[in-house]
Amino acid sequence: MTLTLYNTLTRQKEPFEPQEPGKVRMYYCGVTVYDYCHLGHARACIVWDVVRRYLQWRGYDVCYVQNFTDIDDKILNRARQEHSSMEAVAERFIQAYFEDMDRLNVREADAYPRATHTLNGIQRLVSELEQKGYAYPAAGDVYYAVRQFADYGKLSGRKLEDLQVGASGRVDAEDEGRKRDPFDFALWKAAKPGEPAWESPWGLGRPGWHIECSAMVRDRLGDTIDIHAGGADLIFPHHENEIAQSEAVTGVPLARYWLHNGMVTVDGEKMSKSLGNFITIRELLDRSTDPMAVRLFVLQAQYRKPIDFTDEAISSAEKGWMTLKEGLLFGHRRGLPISENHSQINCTDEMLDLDAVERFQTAVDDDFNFPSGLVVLFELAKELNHEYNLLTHTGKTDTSLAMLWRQWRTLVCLAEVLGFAASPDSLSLDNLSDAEIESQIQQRQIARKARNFAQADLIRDQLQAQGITLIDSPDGVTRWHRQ
RNA sequence: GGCGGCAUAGCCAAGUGGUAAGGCAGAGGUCUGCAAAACCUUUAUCCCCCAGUUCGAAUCUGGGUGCCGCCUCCA
Repeated sequence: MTLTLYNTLTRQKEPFEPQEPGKVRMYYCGVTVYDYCHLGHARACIVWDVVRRYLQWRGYDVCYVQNFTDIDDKILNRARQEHSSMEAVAERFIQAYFEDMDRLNVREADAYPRATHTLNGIQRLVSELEQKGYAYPAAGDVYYAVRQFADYGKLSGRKLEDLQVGASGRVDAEDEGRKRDPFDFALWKAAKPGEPAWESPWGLGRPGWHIECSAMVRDRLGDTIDIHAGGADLIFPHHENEIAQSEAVTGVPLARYWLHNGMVTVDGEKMSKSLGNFITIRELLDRSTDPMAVRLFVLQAQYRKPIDFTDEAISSAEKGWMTLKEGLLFGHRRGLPISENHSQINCTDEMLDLDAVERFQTAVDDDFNFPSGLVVLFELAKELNHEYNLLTHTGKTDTSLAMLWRQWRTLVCLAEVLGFAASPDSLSLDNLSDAEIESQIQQRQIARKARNFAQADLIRDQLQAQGITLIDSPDGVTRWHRQ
């Protein structure tokens, strides 16, 4: 079986063949740290986290690099507002980023380069571009001469003639005066009074936005990487410009595969800071939404399609997660210590349901079709929950326990690939011993026989409040279980 | 104006030539003192519209309509 993925560059699905067999170099254009991350960021981070996990599960040695943009006008604005510094603002939101991602169970990247730590690489790149005739200085700025790069527009499918200058009506008149062509973009910006600046061959200044990624990729992963990922809104101009910068210097492709995730929308409109219709990750999680439900919400849609955020969608995902979670806790509920629940299981183990594994892989191999792969997890979880109920309610099942354990292990392994982790509810206030529960049940039986249903129901409610569910069976016996 | 994408049940969402996965929600029933839990059954004659290709199309072609993203910072 081969993994096929949709390459924005060629606009078609292609078999995945990394440059070096068995090894994947992957870069994800991360966030600009001037505010808390919103759901749009969460989607991107979760999607690329799972892509990375999946590639690793498929046996690839993955080197995953994600940047932080920590030089930016918006960070500076915020610093001014708060009478703080760019460094302090950036540092604060980088910490917040890690907190949010930890809650969402997004694994840490292998490296998190920052623009402020990449000044040498950036300046080297700008110099080379200048030497090769792709860049020109202008009043302390340095611009990229877009018309020098014959392939400009190949990623986004644009021709310079088709681009509309200032299509949305925002053009910086001052910059325009320095540019030879309106589509040229800044590689280096001259320092403005009171702003952070670095020494350079072009005087005091700071890097433009696009150049940092070109420099970081080159420094960390090499001239050609396998996967370059990011939000679809970065295709143009950001990724287009990265290609122009990098390939003009190296003469080789910057990335073999360009992958882009779809946007999160609210009422059908893109979630963004400028529209003000965003909800931050912590805002959502702090109103007691389970982080794993957010993960499910994201993975239930194909990663390239837009997903609309609604209360209904989230609550649907929360309920769906409960189903998966119960399945994942089958081992725990059948008496296995919770430590056995994660990562303790060898996924290549012959003890797995290989048919399910194969169906999962076939689904996801098709351009990371996680929604389709999720079907396998739901089937396993539902089956396990069903069998668990049979065992709890009747004490027996027709399915062999060996088979159930096999399905459970398979579910845990596949869930791990998608980054789902379940832990039992800590809210089990139940400090009751089995004997105490049995005693309560006897009290209730006595009340029932006396047709004192008010008393009987009170006992039942009290037990339920402590997480004990009673099951009255037709034969008059009352079973119970903790939940 | 240019470039790209999407339209499948109440909602979300797979499915790219062979007769509609899955999730959420809903309905009916069994059981029960009533519940709960559980169990059983059930929920698109049809995939935006029109025309065409084909033995056969949600799936291919052409033409519409609607929605979204990008062309400005953006995941």
